[in-house]
Amino acid sequence: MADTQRQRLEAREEAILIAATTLFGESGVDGARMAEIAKRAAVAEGTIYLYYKTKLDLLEAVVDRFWRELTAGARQAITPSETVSTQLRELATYHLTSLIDDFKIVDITSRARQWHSKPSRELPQIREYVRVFDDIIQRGINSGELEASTPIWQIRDVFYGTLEHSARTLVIRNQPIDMGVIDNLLGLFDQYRVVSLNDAGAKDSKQAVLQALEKIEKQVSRW
Amino acid sequence: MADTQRQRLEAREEAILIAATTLFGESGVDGARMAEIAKRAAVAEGTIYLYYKTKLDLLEAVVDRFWRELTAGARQAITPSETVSTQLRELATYHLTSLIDDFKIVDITSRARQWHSKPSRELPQIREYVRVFDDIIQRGINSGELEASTPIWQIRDVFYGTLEHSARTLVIRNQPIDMGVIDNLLGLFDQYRVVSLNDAGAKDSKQAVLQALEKIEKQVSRW
DNA sequence: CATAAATAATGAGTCATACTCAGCAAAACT
DNA sequence: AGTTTTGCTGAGTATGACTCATTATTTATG
Repeated sequence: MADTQRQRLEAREEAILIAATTLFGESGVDGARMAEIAKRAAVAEGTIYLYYKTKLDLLEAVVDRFWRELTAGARQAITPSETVSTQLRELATYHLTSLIDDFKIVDITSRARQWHSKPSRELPQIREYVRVFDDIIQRGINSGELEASTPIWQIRDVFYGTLEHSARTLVIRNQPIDMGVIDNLLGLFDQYRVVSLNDAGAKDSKQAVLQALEKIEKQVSRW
Repeated sequence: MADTQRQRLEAREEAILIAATTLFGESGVDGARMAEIAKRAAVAEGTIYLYYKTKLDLLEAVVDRFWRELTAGARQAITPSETVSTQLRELATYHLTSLIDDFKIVDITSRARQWHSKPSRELPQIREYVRVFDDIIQRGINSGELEASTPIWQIRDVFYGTLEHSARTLVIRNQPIDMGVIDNLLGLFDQYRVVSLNDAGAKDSKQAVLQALEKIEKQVSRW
């Protein structure tokens, strides 16, 4: 049966990928021996090379898979009906948690970028992942919730850059996820928000003050 | 003369380091051959190993040197008499420019972190570099210019994380330094500023009240 | 200043390991 | 059943980091 055969091939490829992922995580890229990966995947060493041209190719596949799964997870972590602000919080929480959990793989990602002696390209799957963020922001801009004056890529670099650095800090200190990081980051993002205080009620300051106070009161009463 | 001999040794060590830096930059860590480094430093291959135990050791020295020089440059780029805000801008500009110029070495830094199979430690020189930022922020807090409620390390991760990601984006796109990145980042940092009703610009006290309320609201909604 | 001792440099050789390929096994056709 | 096509194997090769016996240079000593 052609189907069974194909499945067997895919299962083998998958086994190699999983073995590689584990071992790269355990021993690092340099520490991981191809022979050991083969052993764990229950194939001969030469077989790996039928599926992946080089060790770096294998690494790239591992990294690619990781980010693909992360993308799927991120999309799932977001509640479609929620506000832009909440969605951002969901994404940030998911992202930071994932980075901390799988920091080894994240760290190894940079390695896959350095193909040959090229300066540095972005991996296709990472570009895909980043789109999750872009979509939320775009929705915010379209709905008038967010201002559009700052280029999206700059906002995105703040978002992912901060979370990545924070994850490293937390991992190094052996600390668990810290929601303060996310609160702080989203607090900064308020700057991108179109605030009703400044436009709609700008003519009537008293009204604006009252609205602001009401908002505060609501927030406080929740706690 | 003992002095001359010592200088000769140091010159040799320096030559090796420079050759390694260049070649790592050109060909990447894996692409760089120890034999080639030796040739460029005009020493025998074995000589390198008298100064550096392994290739990774050499890499670490290269990275260390890079960040040490960056630290010196950063300290020089900052005008002591300037305001906190201006100093931050100076540092951000210097940092972003340097990252773009020497992106190869920056990228390679992650490699030096992965010693053995340890999760990830921070290199001593990077910790030193980061202090430049911390000092500015601390000064701001002490003088009452900045609020002290957010942990410094979180602010720091926003700063360096954003700049690093932005640098990568710019390098990938082959674009020169973009001041918009810095304007945007520093704009966000306004959030950490203590806004006083007694400020000089408080001609319009209503506006000041609104700003204060807005700030309170943000703080509250954050926690 | 000659000579011994100590220190530094060399590069041919060793060894680990990513990768190859000739031969074998299994599956798919006829 | 035989033939072709496709997939797998692991001993063998090539490469490049690292070693170490030998040689060169510097320093110490009478």
